[in-house]
Amino acid sequence: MSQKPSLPKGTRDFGPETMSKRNFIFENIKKVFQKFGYMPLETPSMENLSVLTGKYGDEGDQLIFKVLNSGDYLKKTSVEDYQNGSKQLMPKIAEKGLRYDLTVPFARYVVMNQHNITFPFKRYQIQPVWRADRPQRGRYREFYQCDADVVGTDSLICEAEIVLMINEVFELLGIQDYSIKINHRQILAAMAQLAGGENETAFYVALDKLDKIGADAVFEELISKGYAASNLEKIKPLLKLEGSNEEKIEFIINTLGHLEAGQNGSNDLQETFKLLQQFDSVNNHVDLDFTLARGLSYYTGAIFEVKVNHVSIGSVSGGGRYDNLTGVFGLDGVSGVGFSFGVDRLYDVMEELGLFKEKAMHSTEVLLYSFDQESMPYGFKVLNALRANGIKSEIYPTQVKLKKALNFADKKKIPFVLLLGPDEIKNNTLCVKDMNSGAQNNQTLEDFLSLMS
RNA sequence: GUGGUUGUAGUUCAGUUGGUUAGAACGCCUGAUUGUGGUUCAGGAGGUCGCCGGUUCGAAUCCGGUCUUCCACCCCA
Repeated sequence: MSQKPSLPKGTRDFGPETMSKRNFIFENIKKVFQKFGYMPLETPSMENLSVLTGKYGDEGDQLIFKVLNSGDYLKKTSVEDYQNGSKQLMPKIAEKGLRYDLTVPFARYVVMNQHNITFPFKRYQIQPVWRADRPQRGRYREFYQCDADVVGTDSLICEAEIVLMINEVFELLGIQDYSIKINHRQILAAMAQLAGGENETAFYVALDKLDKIGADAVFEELISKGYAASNLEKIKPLLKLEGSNEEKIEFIINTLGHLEAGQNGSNDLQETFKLLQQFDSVNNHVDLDFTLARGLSYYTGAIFEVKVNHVSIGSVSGGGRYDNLTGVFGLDGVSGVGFSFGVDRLYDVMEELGLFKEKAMHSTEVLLYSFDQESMPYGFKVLNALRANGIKSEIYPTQVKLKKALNFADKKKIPFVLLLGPDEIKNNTLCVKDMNSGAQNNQTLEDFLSLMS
């Protein structure tokens, strides 16, 4: 009985070609994280649901993949539980879930290891996360996040360094046209205050849609959430702000400076810009955007989002400062700031822009072919020598027609094929075929090694 | 979670108001005098038409369900 195999919705295989491109992205991100003093961390795929739930809001909780208890998972349930619906039944049949992001597991780790950690603690983490979302282009149910966070300091140097890291990663990946949108939660809070509404979250959510649905629709939504039209007029000029980052900050100070939150927010941003200047970072793609809100409710300070211009993909990176992430796990007063790259989206962006170079492929450089079984040992000797010199090489393992081996090399884009037979053994040479030009000649192993180096 | 959309050979797609044996291109395999790939030529293999059920003398085609794909909303990387 055979059946057609299939993949769960929203998951993907990554073939060799895709993987070498993905690894190119991973390696460069890792390189930059390490250069800035971040240390690697990995946490389990599964966390206890008590750790995960309540951290992402109601919507988020629903998107957590629950793991059914092992064994007889109905043992702890009763008929009443079943009749009361899934919400009541769920905690009795599942106590673990797949991780939804890397930040909450990190917070959990910090709390559990608080006595062994020296602060400020910088870690990076590159692992898959899972969301039971409905998949779309650039949205999957299993995807990787590349997080870097530093906790235990409120220094704005961290914010400035995040900008520097993003710049460096994008430089390495060859992405040139992008902008790092930056805003501050306190500025948003001051704006909400000025607009005079009760529901701050509704304010952020509506504001975040500005570039998508326009100012009028945003105001409409806010009015329906209980904001007074007359008050909204006061924040109108803030949404249409043009000019340099310095000019925008000036404007904020003038309009929101009388509010404590506005004061705090603009001070932070001003200080961050000053630091960037002191780092000699001038052309850093930073763009103040007071409409940037970001969904995650735990951000309290600066927030970032990176958008690559002129591509159809959403944001490829984002992050921000949170004052009390570990508070829910009983450790107060640990301020942190972090950000994350979305590899899957970066991949799509680079593919769309054609930024992957042939060089990124890690394929075989030399294929050895022997004309008969007796020539094989000679091939092994050559193979050893090539590998000892760090050249990626392989020998065609079975006795086939030359045609087939050349075809194989062609498909795998292997640039050189060594043809080995009685003649070559007798003269102690290699018949080297250049697959690009088709030319071939006889040379010694030493000559070939120096050609390849 | 709400609304819509898609599914036919390895891949991209045709397939008439329901009617015999479901097609094409590309790819794949074999061969064109035995140590020479990409081009050409000749031949060949490959499909329970996503899955389950219903209507019908008869279903790739119509209907229902289910899974999958993509899109919008919600939210998000």
